[in-house]
Parts: sequence; structure tokens; C-alpha cells
Amino acid sequence: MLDDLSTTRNRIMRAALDLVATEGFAATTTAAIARQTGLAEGTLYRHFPGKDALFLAIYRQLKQEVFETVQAKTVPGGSLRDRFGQLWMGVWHAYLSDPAAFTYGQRFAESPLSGSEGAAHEGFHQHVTDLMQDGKDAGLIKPLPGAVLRAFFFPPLVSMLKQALAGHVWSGSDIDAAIEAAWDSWAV
Amino acid sequence: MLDDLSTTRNRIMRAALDLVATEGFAATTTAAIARQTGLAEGTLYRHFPGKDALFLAIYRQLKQEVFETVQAKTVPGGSLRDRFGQLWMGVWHAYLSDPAAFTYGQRFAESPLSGSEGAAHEGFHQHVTDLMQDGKDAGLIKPLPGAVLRAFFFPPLVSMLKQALAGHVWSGSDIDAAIEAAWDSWAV
DNA sequence: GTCTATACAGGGATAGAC
DNA sequence: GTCTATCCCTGTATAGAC
Repeated sequence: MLDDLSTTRNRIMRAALDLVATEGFAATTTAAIARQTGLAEGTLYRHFPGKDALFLAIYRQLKQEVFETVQAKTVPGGSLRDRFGQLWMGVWHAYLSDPAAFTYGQRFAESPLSGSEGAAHEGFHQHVTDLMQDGKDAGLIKPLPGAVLRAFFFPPLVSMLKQALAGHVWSGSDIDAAIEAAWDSWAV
Repeated sequence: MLDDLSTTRNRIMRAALDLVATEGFAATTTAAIARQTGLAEGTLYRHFPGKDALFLAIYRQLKQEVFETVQAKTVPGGSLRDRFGQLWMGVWHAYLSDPAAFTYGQRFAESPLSGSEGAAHEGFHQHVTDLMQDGKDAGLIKPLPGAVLRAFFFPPLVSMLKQALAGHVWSGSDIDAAIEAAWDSWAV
């Protein structure tokens, strides 16, 4: 994610993302970004009107790329349970492949800057909603409000990702078990 | 929580907590805290060595008080399922009774300041672990690693709390359904 | 214990040359 | 497009009087 460093603009975004992930927003000063990129502070303002705009642009692109990555890996068809597992694994791998991007998303979402910006996973809400609707129609999934069911999809996944980035090693069977547990929370 | 305003020290802590919850860490300057408390900036340093120490003290007391609140409401005995539901409701109400404290905890946890500080719910890990062990022994709960099961207890709860504070109104049956879904993720 | 006044550093942003 | 130099402001923290 955010791995095309061919333009100065992108290099600035990547540097800021990495700094926020490792040091936090407070430490991500214009001076730090300039140092990390090898550019002068003044140059940053030729590419972004200011720091807030930069942080927002990063978040938007992040959301976009996570969505596209997962989208590309999701093959239509298959059982409901398979679609469920595929979506889970898609999100899992997308974030795991770029821990800094994941941490950036977490921090941004908790910052006041996020404001009216939607959640990082909002692109998937439609997927999840479709899944739920099909499952309810088929009588396989509890007829609960979408908000309740969604609380058992992304949050546990995100929690396990955080632990993974903190050094916890998940085995393949742990992952499978987590998907199964998530499914059980949905299933009638 | 953090509602004893009889000492200056506590009033400073409460003011900082509220500011962080509403405006974020960046906007919670010493000047803002002084304004909110009616004290002079210099006075803050008679009670805390610096801002970081203040933020840390708030978080520690927060953890402590949430733990005690839930502890006080948990009656021993009853079925496993009942204990599960009681713990869930205990945490739910503890945080819901002080939204600012909840938001502070979330923001602090995502800030670099949290550093080696444990999660806000760490006090409950023993409770949850006991619950899981008893359940595994009784053959009622999946024999999965604690880390997997825990991912289906607090994270969905926290997610629903966030939505509640964002204005979402949960009905009583939504709450019951959420507890049931959480239990289903654990149960064999 | 609290206030006023102030020192000091650091950060965001701009001007203007190259 | 990038750099250097600089302005201005804000934020943390301290000194010292009351």
C-alpha cells in the first residue's frame, strides 16, 4: 500500500505515514517529514496546502487501496460461509502486508482529524451488508440489525491484527478458529 | 468515574480528561487546562511534574476505577452463561456512564504515550480467563487460545460503545442479542 | 498554594532566489 | 520544483512575588 514512490508527492505521503505509525502524530512534524524524505520543509507546501490536508490525503488513499486489494482477491460465487471466510482473510492479509498503514489508520481514526471521515473499512460495508442479507434470506444468519453483526466482524479482526503487530504469532489454525468463531456469532 | 472534584489535583485531572475526549490530545494544551479549571498555568506544575505525567495518572486511575466499578457489580455464582452476561453488562454500563472517560481511554491507547502501559481492560483479563477456563473444563466453551476468545469479548463491546457515543441508540434486545452473539462465538 | 510574568524551544507556514 | 532563510505564533515549563 502507498508503495509507489515514483513521485515526490507519494514519497512525502509514505514518509508521513511511516512516521505517524512509528512515532505518532505529535512527533510527525514538518521538520521530521522533510528529514525523512530528504526534502526541504518548504517543498512540502508545494505538494500539500498543509499538514492536515496531507494526513487526510494519506487516509483517503489508504482506504481506497485496502478496498481495491481486498476486492481483487474476492472471487464471486461459493457458499455463504466461504464468502465470509474470504472477506475476512482478504482484509487480514491486506493490513498484515503493510503494518505501518494499518497503524496509521488506527491512529488517524482516533484523532480529531478523522472528524466526519468514515471508518477505514467503510468500503466493505456493502460487501458485509450483502453477505448478511443473503444469509438472512437463506435462514443461515441471525435476523439481527446490521450494526450488531458488524461489531463481530471487523473489531475482533482488528484486535487480532493489533496483537500480531505487537509480536504475537498466530498459527494457521488460530486464524481458522477466529473465522469460525466470527461465523458462529452470526449463524443461527 | 474521576468524579471526586474535592481536590485541585482531581479537578485538573477531570478537566484534562474532558478536553482530551472532546478536542483531542493536540488541543489539550496547558493553557486550555488552566482555562477549564480556572487555575493559572503555573499552578498545574505544583500538582504534576508535566503533561505526560498528568495524562498517565489519568489513565491509571481510569483503569482502576473501571475495574472497581465492574467488580462491585459482579455477583459470584450463577451459570457460566450468566457470569458471561454479567461481565459484559458490567463493562458496558461502566463505560456508558462516563463517555468522556471511555473516549479518553481509546485515544490514550492509540497514542504513543501508552507505551508499555497495559490495555484499559487488563484488569478484567483474569476474570475473562477464569470464565474461559471454567467453560473449557465444563466442555461448554471452545478449547481455543485465550487470545482468540478475548478478541470476541471486548472488541465488539467497545465497537458498540463507540457507536452509542456517536449517537446510535441500542435497544435492550440489541444488547441482549450482542451478548448472545458473543457467547455463540465462544460456545462449542 | 496560587498567581503573574517570562524565558525558551519548536512548529507551521511563507518569501523569494535559484 | 526545490532550497534557504526567516517570520510569527503557540506551547511547555520555570522564577519569584504574594
